[in-house]
Amino acid sequence: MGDVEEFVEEAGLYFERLGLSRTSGRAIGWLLASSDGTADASELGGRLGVAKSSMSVALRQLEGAGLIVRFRPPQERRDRYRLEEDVFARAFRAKMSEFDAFSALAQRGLRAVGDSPGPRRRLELMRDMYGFMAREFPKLLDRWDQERESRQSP
Amino acid sequence: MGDVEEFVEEAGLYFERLGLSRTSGRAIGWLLASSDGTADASELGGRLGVAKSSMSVALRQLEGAGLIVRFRPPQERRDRYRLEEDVFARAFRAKMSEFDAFSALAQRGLRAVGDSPGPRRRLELMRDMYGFMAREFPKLLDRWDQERESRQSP
DNA sequence: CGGATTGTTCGGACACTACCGAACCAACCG
DNA sequence: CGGTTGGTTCGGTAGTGTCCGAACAATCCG
Repeated sequence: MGDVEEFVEEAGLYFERLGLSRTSGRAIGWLLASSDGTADASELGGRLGVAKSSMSVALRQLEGAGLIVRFRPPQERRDRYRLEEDVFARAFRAKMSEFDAFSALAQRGLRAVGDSPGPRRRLELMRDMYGFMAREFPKLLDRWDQERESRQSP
Repeated sequence: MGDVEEFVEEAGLYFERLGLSRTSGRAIGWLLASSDGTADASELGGRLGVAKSSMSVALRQLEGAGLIVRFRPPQERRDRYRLEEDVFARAFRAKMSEFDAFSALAQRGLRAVGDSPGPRRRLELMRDMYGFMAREFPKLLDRWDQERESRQSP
């Protein structure tokens, strides 16, 4: 197994841990390492050794998650796929909705527990922690965007 | 179903999405909402309606993840469990190791792809993005710690 | 010592998900 | 048109993880 294949397999494992399917993860890995950053379904299926039905669902999953974009070059008959620009920052932004959700959960918890002080203290801490993150994390991503752009243009 | 029970169930769903088991998530929810923030296994098992064997593994899982601590009051015969201080920040810190792992994965990818410029650009971006996060996210958590402490002692 | 209580471990049942191959649509082309 | 190609959908299957009840080990108590 060549070095690139090894990287693809490992990327599959990593992304699987993030909630994607193994196949989706390997597809991302392959796109990352491919020379022009694009591929079509049969190409990917062949390289990764998965059925075309599986590729179909995996790619649609990735498209739905906003990690790849599907496009069709003029005159071509098959779709091609390429990674979204700065996929990873994008994945982070998606995960951020989680912060708000947790904060809201804590808020509902607060309504549920009435006014016993212990639970209130814990749930308020939870709510504020996730509120803090929901507020501050986007700023961090913005700073990364700046750093990225400033490096691309000099 | 009372409001608290509803909160517990919902918390179970949330934490399950983070990779914990459903039962573990519900246990956390129950501890969050409980009046003194502690419980023993049979208490939890009774409330949540799960077998004591399941409680045993769930609690050990949580203990291993550093989210709860097990202790035994003097003269008592059964263990009790309480949430770790600021569980959520703790969970975040644990997740941060992920950043380094991804950065390292990208680095290995770079070694694999040789010197074709396209893949190199993508993988360098990935490496640097996670590197940036691994560097900056701890600072964010530190700022949260400060904010938390400054509010506890005014 | 027994007997009882607490916690862990084990085997089996169950649900869930990813995957495959086959069947199925839709678009294009000779 | 009929045939070919690209893509989706569907039924069945294998693998994984969670849970339960039962058996087990360890500790305490009368």
